[in-house]
Amino acid sequence: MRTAQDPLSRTFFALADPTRRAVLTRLAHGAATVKELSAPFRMSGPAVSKHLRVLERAGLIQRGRAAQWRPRTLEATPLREAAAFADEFRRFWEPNYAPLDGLLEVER
Amino acid sequence: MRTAQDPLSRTFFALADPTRRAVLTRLAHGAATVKELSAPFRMSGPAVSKHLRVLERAGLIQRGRAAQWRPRTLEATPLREAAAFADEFRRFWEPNYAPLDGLLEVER
DNA sequence: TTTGTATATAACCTTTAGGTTACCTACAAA
DNA sequence: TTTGTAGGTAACCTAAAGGTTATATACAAA
Repeated sequence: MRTAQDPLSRTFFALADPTRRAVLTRLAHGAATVKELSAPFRMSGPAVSKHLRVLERAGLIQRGRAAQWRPRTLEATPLREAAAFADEFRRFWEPNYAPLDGLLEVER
Repeated sequence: MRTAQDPLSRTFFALADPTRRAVLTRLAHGAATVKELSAPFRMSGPAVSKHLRVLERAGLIQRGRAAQWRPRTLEATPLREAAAFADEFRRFWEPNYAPLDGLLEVER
């Protein structure tokens, strides 16, 4: 992975790891400290820290601060473009899918 | 990227490169030979070949054969899970979005 | 003011990504 | 049956991913 990729590549790259996806899913339920985010995993603290940095570079999380804690929060907007890309292919896996304008044409 | 990841990670990893995304977009318009797929890029043949292998490992393309050509076709089904994952976060980037059951509750 | 806890950084290691050039194979056409 | 074209494979390189342990920093509490 040559770094300094375009934003969409960074987003998909960040999603290409189960640990990082689990972190995002956890954060969907609310902010969490690094300790809390690390809890489900067997890896060291620094390893989790690196995963968080990848998510941060992709703009998928933000870092807060409260005393000695640095709670992370979800920042989901980059996922919009990711979802949009995948959605372009929806008709291939969903045979009965018709894009919006086609649908309107039928219903009017 | 430790290889032999779960399918969803392989899918997202395959998407984490603009060349590979462009190949998928091209294939959405129909099958294409390796030569045709390579045309838009400045990189060598083997480099494109490796990208195709990544897409193949993710199950996103299939390899056909006709004389000396090995036309690739799109296989979009892995994108369904990718889209589903991103969609779980839709409410965060789309404030007025309500998941289906909530919507039904309002309309009935 | 020491001690414990939360987190980040540094230095290191192994494996892989992603590119290159050189070479090999399969097939079609002349 | 040589020659050209499509494509794959091998060997190589550099940079980065993703992990480790050790160390540093920041803050709270005793």
